[in-house]
Amino acid sequence: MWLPIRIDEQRPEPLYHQIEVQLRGLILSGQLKESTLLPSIRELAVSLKCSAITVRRVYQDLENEGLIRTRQGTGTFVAGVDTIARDEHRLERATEELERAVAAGLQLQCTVAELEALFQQIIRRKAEEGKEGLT
Amino acid sequence: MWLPIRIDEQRPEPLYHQIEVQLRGLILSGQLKESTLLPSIRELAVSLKCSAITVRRVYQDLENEGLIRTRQGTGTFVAGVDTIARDEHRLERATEELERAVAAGLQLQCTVAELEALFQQIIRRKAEEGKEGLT
DNA sequence: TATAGTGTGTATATGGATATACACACATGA
DNA sequence: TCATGTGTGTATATCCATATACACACTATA
Repeated sequence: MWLPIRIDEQRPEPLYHQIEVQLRGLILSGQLKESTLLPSIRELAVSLKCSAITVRRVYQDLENEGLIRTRQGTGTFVAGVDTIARDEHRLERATEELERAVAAGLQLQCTVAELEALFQQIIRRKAEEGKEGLT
Repeated sequence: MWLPIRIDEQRPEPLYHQIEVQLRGLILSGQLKESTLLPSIRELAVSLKCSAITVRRVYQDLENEGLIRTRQGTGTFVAGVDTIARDEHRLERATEELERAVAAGLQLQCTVAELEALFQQIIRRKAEEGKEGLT
């Protein structure tokens, strides 16, 4: 079992939080369906090059949110997700991230036109990368 | 002396880093000119509702980068900035932030169209807020 | 020109959060 | 049953943020 999660050692944001945000996204966006068996704590730890305890914390937090269900000795599974909650989460999160980026850009004295140009350039490139890089 | 810096207690990112990024931006974007006297450690700490030691760390880091110069008993001043370095920093930082946001949005299964719509909506609103809120 | 007062940056110690390694308990299947 | 894989609990090291006490530089004033 492999998950499309990337962590960035350089960022000052804690590891467990980076992983949480992305795994939560995978579940709420429907890419991980109900009852799917997630990778074991250790397996995911190796894959992400971090410790098992950090992954354990992520699973624990998401279980407290009701997003996953864990059974000792067996493994960790994706729980059912309220269908309505999905689209809300998607747009809320995306809006949050974009707002942060725009605010940072404006504070750096970028003009609206500059930001629009950068955004167009970036989204074109990312979209292309997405089509190719599904290996 | 007041600085347009905002910190978000909710974010898992360390306080000192939030402050560093924004103050570095103010200097490199030219909003704070060479030889400007920055607020004292204590004054800025009160204004940001954090401890003086945290602000001290920010000043120390930025001094190590050569962006500011500090003299005990006197205060902390903005150092000279390579004019060429300014525009590079602005665009690099803005690109970084936008890339992160777009990547997050795509991972959340947002379509390119959705992201473009969100971006337009956000930047219009922020731009309006900026015009008014210069009080 | 002394000197006391105020403002400045600096150093040390404590509490909490983060990340890790290691040893333990449970569940499944040969 | 027992071997292997799973999650779980305890102890340790490091980083983040703070409070407190200290050392230095300017300045008013006698």
